[in-house]
Amino acid sequence: MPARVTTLKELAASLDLSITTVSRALAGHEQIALKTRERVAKAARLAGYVPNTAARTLVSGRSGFVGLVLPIRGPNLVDSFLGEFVTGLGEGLVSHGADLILATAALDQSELSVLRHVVESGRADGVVVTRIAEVDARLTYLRQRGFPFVAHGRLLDNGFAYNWLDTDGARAFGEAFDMLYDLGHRHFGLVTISEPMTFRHLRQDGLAAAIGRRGDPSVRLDVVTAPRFDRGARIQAVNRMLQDPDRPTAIVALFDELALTVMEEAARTGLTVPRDLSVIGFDNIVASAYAPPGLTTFDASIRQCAREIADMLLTIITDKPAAPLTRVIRPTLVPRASHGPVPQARS
Amino acid sequence: MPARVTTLKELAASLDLSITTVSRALAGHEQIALKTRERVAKAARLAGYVPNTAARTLVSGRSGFVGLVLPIRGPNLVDSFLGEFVTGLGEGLVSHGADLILATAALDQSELSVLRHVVESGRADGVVVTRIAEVDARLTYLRQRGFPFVAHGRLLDNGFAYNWLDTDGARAFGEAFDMLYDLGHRHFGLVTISEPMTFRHLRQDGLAAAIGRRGDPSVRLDVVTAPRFDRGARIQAVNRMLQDPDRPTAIVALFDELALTVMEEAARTGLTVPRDLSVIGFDNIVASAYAPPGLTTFDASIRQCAREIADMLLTIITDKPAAPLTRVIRPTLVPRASHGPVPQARS
DNA sequence: CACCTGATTTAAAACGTTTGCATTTTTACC
DNA sequence: GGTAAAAATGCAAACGTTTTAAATCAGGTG
Repeated sequence: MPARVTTLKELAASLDLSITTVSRALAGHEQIALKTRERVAKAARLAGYVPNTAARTLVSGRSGFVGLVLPIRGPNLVDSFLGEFVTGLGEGLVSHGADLILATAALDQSELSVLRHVVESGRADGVVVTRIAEVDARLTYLRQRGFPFVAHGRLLDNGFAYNWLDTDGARAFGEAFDMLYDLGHRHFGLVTISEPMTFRHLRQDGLAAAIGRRGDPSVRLDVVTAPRFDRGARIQAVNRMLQDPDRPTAIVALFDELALTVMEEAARTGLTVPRDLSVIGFDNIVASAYAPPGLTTFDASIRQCAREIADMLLTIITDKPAAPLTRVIRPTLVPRASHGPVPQARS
Repeated sequence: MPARVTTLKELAASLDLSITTVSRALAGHEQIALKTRERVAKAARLAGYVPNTAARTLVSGRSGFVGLVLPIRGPNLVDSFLGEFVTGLGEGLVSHGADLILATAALDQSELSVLRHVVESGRADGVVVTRIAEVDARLTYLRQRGFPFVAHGRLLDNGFAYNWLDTDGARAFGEAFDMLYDLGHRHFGLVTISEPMTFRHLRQDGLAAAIGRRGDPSVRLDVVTAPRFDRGARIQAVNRMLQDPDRPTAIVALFDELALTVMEEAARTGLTVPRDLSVIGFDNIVASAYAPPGLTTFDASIRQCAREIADMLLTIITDKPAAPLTRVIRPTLVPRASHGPVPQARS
């Protein structure tokens, strides 16, 4: 077992062929005699030859890597989708022989600066950008740079053409409303966030559109807002809604973490879900299955999204399609036990 | 804004200096005049110069990457620690200016073959290997290859010197026993797995050692085993233990997933935790906080472990210490509501 | 037997850095 | 003003590939 890495030069020498021929033989070029190709392939296998990535990248301009920037948000805050997302990306990439680079943005670094570094150092052939904000400097940079990328999520500005994949939150929230309406609910609550993320609009608009479609003037919607990562403020906001004597009978939360807070606070203040209150979330995080009585939610299929994003990105890198690629994933309802018929009139 | 990447040659030309000087100036060599260094630094900043990774790697032999192999285990199975682990690694690496490469092993690929590819293509300066089995071909390969690595977990064979970091499962299981013993429990159950992972021995041995230390012959321990990823078999094994009329009053599970199954099955069969049965897990996965009544467990501090692993690995890469680095992390008890005093004699 | 054609193979340049060694420039001293 | 030493800069090779353009070879033809 050689402790050294076999190089093309050594392999060529051992075969009494030129580097050129060996390189071409391994690449499977037709112009190299078939028996030479076979001879080279066998020798390469025996020697355990693996081409040097740096050298290959340098000359070909292709690294075979796709980049993802991982922001560190705080000492105890881990992106709850990261595992699934990364797994999906890996899955999508491996079938094309590509690998993932995870570049970390420390607390004091902007995600954009790390992204620039990844792009400009030539480490990656394309990048994936997640959690798109309403206006997002990363996309502006990538587009003007002409660098291949796929966004997971959308901008607010539709005039800006780019490649994206997104879950159809609008549709899901519409479905949630319809389901709850059919269960007799008329007074709805929406718990949302204050950060300028596009998905909050899409989902809220989806809810509003569904309400509009019913044309029932008795339907009411209360909205309460909290900062995304501030647990204290979130609890406070939720309680503002729950403590109201005229509180909604059904609460839709922008995503599961918020819905779980609603359920916890409801339990803490003596409300029984779903008897007194229906709650619906979005994302289907693992905890949602365990939190009593089991949160009804929509599965965002993060892993599948990531897999498709990887496919899209590799298509963009190799085929350079003229028109941007876009794709909408339909979330599926995961009915559990946190929703039910509207409670009868309260005393 | 240039769509092209600035190269050292261009930068040198614009400064009317040689490539050599510019390279050295940016590297901060003392031999370059201070004012030249400053002039170059400024121009580089202005031009947005970022050195090409491939070229640098090729000549220096250092890629600035650390590798991790991500195995795809199944369409719906995601490594529950992946997010935390990767975040910790990123955190540890970023402070040294290194980045992470995630190489995916498809279902039909061995993790070892992917690992070899990463190592031999020169993509990484070192690798992290997780979930060490009792006997692990990956470590054998890496050692004979002389490639820098840190293992998260241990081998059964202690004669084999290598760099590792592990959580002190033995200690935690000892603590769990002591706590339960002091609550009056004398009949214990251990739910463990059949896969040849070293940690199952360490934890079980820790439990046995604590039992031995008490020297109380009335203490009994039942052990039940299930395959790790087979949910059906797991449920069956747990029920074998729970249905026994002479069942344990306290069950310790090798890790949280198993403990959650115990709690679910207990609830399903009419047992109330912790009144009728105490349950303790290990890992502190997110769901453990939500699963009623709240699982008492040990926090394995995956993120912190990963951060330290990154530090260890970078130390190994740069300093090449003669003796292997090893580190034991002490897990901390997370007391929740799934443990309590031994139930009074049953009818 | 010289020549042409098509099939194989090869030499050499290029990718963008780092670095050993040589060269040029500056400084200090007489 | 000349010289030696010190300081600063530059030349060129090297890293391991891919690729362009050219060279060689074998086989058939006239």
